[in-house]
Amino acid sequence: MAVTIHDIAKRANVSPSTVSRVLSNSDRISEETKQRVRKIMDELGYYPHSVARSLVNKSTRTIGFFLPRVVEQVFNNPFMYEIIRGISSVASRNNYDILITLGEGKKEEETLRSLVHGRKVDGLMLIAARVNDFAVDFLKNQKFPFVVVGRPLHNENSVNWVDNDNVDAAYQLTKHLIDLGHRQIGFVGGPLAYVVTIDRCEGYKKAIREHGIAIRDDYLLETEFLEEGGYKAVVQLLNLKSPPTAVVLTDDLMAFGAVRALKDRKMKIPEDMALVSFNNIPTAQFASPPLTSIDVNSCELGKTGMEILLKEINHPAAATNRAIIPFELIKRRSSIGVSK
Amino acid sequence: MAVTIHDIAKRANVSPSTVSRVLSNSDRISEETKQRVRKIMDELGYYPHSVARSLVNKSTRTIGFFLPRVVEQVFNNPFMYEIIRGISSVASRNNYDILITLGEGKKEEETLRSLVHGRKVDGLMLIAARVNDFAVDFLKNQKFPFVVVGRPLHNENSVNWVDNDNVDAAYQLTKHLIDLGHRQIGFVGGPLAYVVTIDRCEGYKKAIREHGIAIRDDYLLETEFLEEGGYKAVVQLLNLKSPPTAVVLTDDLMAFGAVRALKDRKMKIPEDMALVSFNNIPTAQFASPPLTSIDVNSCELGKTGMEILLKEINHPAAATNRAIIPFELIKRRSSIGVSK
DNA sequence: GACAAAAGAGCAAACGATTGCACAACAAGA
DNA sequence: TCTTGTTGTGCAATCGTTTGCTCTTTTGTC
Repeated sequence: MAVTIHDIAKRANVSPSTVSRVLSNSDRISEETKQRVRKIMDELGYYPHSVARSLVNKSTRTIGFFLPRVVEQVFNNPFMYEIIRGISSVASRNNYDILITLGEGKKEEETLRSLVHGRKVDGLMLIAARVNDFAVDFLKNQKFPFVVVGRPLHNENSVNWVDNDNVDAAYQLTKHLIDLGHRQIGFVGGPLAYVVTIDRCEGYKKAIREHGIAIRDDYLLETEFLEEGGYKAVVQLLNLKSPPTAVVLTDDLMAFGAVRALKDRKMKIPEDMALVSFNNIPTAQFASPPLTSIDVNSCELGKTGMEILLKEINHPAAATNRAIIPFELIKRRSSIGVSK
Repeated sequence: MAVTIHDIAKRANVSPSTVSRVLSNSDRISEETKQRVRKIMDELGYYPHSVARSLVNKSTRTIGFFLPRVVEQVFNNPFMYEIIRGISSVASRNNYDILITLGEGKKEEETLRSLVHGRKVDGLMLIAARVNDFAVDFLKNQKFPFVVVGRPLHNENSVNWVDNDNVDAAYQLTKHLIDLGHRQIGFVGGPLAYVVTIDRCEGYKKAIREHGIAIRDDYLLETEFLEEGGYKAVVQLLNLKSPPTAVVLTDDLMAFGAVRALKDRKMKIPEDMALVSFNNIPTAQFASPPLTSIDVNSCELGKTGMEILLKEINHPAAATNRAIIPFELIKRRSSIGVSK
């Protein structure tokens, strides 16, 4: 049996309340008593029981990281892990723990309910906004503190969120291709159910339009955030009468698939087709050719998201927060070729 | 204020104890009462307060995933994330949550203490055994339920663990190279502080010896589990008077570095140097050339580890458990060339 | 019709902390 | 000597459940 505040109290000939006050370093306790009590705590190896503490404080000092199954299937690992790292560093600095919930099995609603009503966490972090996002609506309704990593489509002003400027990122990426002389540029996006796909498509179109190029529907493809998705999409593009000379893909894993599709046909990158993509996963630079990619700064997304969430938890009165994390366009050989 | 068991009791004209027993579906409550109480629960949107529950049950239904900073720096993301997924699926199936602690900042001991003595988790999962592993010793001492993903060097029989047979895996990988005709084979391992490095080196040596080849110390390198580490190691090997014709690397990321080093010198893989490695991360198959790698089945490592841990938590009396997860040698072009 | 057994429900004490309020001891001012 | 104020500590309620035990009511048996 672990040692409790009562054991300490008995040994020190004080009441439990005094021990508790020593713990919180209350100035109503004399220095002398504090010393004595602390010494006994050390001797007995006392450590406060966090559950008991949570019960009375109504705070678990834990935040939840929620990733519904549908979302998890769609976003690739390295990206996710980086976000977790970012969250973790801020959480740890503020003495919060992280409860991870990858939505295996059970329904999204049931899982959310157990987290929110079961009071296991003080706040929740959502990954990736969907067009009609149940989790966002639910949490907003419950007035439970949360933050979204991604721009919520319908609640942009009433929900805390952090994201890149995906429209601009896609714009820059596309413009990069245009600047290189490309006029026939394809766009291969992830599922349209995700706001991020919509935003990036938007940016792509903007760049195309601004440079007086016509938007071709057969150049716009929707697929999975997976290698296979990129492969299939590029095959489809290559089968067109006049295939694009460059393609914007919304994830590096998709770009890997694109590379494979082109290599299978003995086509050269970027000579026969230039490729640019998003996320700059660790292996993007080691691909052959190395991939031009947007570094979304996922670690920073996690960090900032966590900071916003903590602010929300500790000052619920304050206004809604949001943040835009700068991205970086990393130019590599998949678009600019060996000339570097 | 959330609705409690008392609110339900009052509305249903029963005592809180009855409500609690309805919750646990006790057979001491009549079917009629159960119906009535359940209906009211629904109406009021009652959900049990998990903290209060934990306090009396002395169980949080949460397991901790502990990754000290030193370990985290050493193992690469995709691998880690897969393990988490494995854990998560088993945890969720058994109604457990996962508390992640990436050892940012604070000292390892302090973090462990707060987890163990603060009773935030019912059990702990450790990633990667080190040669002198503080966490293992500490938890063993505290008699706290835990499992290690990796083989503990000194406590193989008194600690729960799950791992691949890394000796055999390295043996097979090396033998694969020998079978292809290589006689000069290098070994580039991660830090020797990790048991996994030691085991893999062991397997490598065994294969070399068994085939009557002499072990050359200048072919044995220790480096980081990083791309850069692989790069430097291969450069060092190439500078030898008679460089190896094939290299075993203990991680795919290192192999990516090796590939880059060889390409920088316009050398061909596998003709000038064959490469094989470990972990089969998602992008290994898309490298150029695709990497021959040992698939360690990280998801299964996590799953089995979690199962062992749950067994330990629920039947502490039972014997120490361990499990060996089968690996798979995935042969790709980095060793066998285009002939396939 | 009496009595034992079974069934259904409630009381109250945990679990391990925190905290508002009361109280004792002592010093100082009137 | 009697207030009044200060300082240090303790009492007891509280957080929301669970559960051993007790008590009442009903049912069944002879």
